[in-house]
Amino acid sequence: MNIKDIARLSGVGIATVSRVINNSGVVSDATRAKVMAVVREHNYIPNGNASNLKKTRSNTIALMVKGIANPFFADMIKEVERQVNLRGCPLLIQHVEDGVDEINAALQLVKEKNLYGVIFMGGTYDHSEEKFKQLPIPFVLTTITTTKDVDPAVFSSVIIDDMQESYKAVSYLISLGHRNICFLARFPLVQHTTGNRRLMGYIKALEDHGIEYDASLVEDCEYSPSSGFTATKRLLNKKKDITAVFAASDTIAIGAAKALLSLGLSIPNDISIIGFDGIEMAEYYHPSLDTISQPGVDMAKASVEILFDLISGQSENKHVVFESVLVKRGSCKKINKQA
Amino acid sequence: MNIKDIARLSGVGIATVSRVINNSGVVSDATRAKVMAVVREHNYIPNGNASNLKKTRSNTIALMVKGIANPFFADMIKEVERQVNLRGCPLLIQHVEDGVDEINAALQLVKEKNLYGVIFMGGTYDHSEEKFKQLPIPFVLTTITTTKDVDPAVFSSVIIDDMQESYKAVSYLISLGHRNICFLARFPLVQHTTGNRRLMGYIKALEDHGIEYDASLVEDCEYSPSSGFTATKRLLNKKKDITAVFAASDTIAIGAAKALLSLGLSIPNDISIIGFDGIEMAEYYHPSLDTISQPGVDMAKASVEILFDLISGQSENKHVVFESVLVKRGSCKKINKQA
DNA sequence: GATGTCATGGGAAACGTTTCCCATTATTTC
DNA sequence: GAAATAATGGGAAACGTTTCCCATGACATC
Repeated sequence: MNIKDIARLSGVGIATVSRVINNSGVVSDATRAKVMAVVREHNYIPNGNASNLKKTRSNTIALMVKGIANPFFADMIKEVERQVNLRGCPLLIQHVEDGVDEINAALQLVKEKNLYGVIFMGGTYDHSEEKFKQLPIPFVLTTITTTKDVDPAVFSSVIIDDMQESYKAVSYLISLGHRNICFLARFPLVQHTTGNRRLMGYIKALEDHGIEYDASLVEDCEYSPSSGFTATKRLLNKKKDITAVFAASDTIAIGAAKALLSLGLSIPNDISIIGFDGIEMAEYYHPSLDTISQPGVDMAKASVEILFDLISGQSENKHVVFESVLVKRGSCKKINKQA
Repeated sequence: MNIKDIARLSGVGIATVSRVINNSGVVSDATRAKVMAVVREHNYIPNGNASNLKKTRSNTIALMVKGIANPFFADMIKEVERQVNLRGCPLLIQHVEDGVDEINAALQLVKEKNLYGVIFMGGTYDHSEEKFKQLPIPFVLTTITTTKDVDPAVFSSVIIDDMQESYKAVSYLISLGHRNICFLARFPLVQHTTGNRRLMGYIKALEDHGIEYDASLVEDCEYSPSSGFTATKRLLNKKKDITAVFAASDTIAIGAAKALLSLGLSIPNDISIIGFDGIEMAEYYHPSLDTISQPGVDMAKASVEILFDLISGQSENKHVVFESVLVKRGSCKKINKQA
């Protein structure tokens, strides 16, 4: 059952069927109804490969995710898919392994599938401006930090202000009287990572409150509970007087909390802890963990909106910064003076 | 840059280039090398749409996931993608909303994209045998329970024995002296769901140990912490003498544990709890939660293997049952006699 | 009534592959 | 050395769309 059959059965030309299906060109209501009836009767679905071959652009949107295992991304992915499907396009979700060049991977897909647009999610990109310019189709970077010296006109992004949100978390801890605050995040060898930006916020908050920055309070750590756990253990071995932990993700915070609790420490009485992201698990941890909660679903939605605006040529590259919320659930407490 | 250009540049015919790229037909080593050199030099990537149009079958594999938010699936999805890519095929991940008919969705994709094969993951399928037979391409059901009266020759599956694993968990609790064991799972209105099978194992374990089944100890519950939390609250309101909780997923267990802990109960001193799946979070919960751990990654791998065997026609439909492991981390304890 | 305009619909050429079938050349066999 | 066979490579017809361009006919205008 192909477009030719439909044309024959509805007594019109092939071109007309195509126009009806794609809502393009002018077709009289009568003809449209006639064709649609046949289409529905035979449950006709156009062959996407043929269609995408002819059109120089397919309607497929690709989502390149780094760190798909982080539950924070799960809801975002769902929302991206929902929004993309809402616009009648299929979503190709591609998981990007650590160390894989995501732009090359996307370029491959572009040539192979004639992608319509790409959303990049998660990770840190230190690609050059030239590299970004190689991508011949619209794309949006979501929750991704980029090297500073890329011209903002070259890409779109949906992010939070990592430095400021981190500053917010650390300031909160300081306001509770903490001064020995450790920081757990991932620091790859490239510049301008999420981790680095949050570190900058951490340092700035300390400085603004007259606390000297102590590099030994900062520990490198993957965004997972197990990594948070071992990093915290390492930290506790070298520093004894920590009173608060700031983790760059809730997954890290959960691992860190486990390390503290299993040593018999009490949260928040002996030590305060705050995470980042706002995943459900953090709330249901015991104790519930404070966090900097990112509006992931809104960010996902905004990303798709920006992408389709770019595709339709309705707008230039855009950069949207979302605000996160400091959620207090009681895992942080005013410091115990006599401690 | 298309196949015609490559042919011209390498001084061979179009057909030869195609043969080289697809390793089909006979091409002399010299010709192959000549063509490959040009391909690499110009970084030529064949147009997938054209290729898939001509071949009646594309090389795309689709993964239809229900419940993508459950962290248990995250690693499985990653593994499926890895395995599929390893075989040179792209994976189209499609999230299936609750209430959507996944077979229809897959059928749509099959017509639209000429899929090569489909893997279904998660959820409960009560489709008729006829419905399954509509799918004209190989497919595998992973971690999915199906209605009993579908001929096993019609589909392939990779599962665990839900009833037996559930039996294992409940027997363990009984062996610790528990008799008032509640059970939290999702019970949709269809038969033969994962929840129902685990319920059967629960009931059987009770019966085999001379404990009467009490329906009021069973609570309906989504596979999420929040749902586990509220279900547990409901349960505690109507039953006061519960000594153990068996949750049909770790996400539920985490929510249940939170409910218990926030009431001031101690795990495992006052009440024991065991989950299902084996997600990382369960280990890093405090206390670490016992669970029936499924070999998710192995199951994902097996699913892809079976699918490609089916595609290559090397084998008939197959059903593989994996064994889960009872992981004891201390959230279950011998019952306190004087309690 | 002739001409012009507009709305509508059809024919046919692409899009970039794969693959069938045949032509050419090299190799073997008698 | 001729004929048969095998190895290799090329031409061209599909695959199912989209879209350009043109044909047709209805209607309005003068």
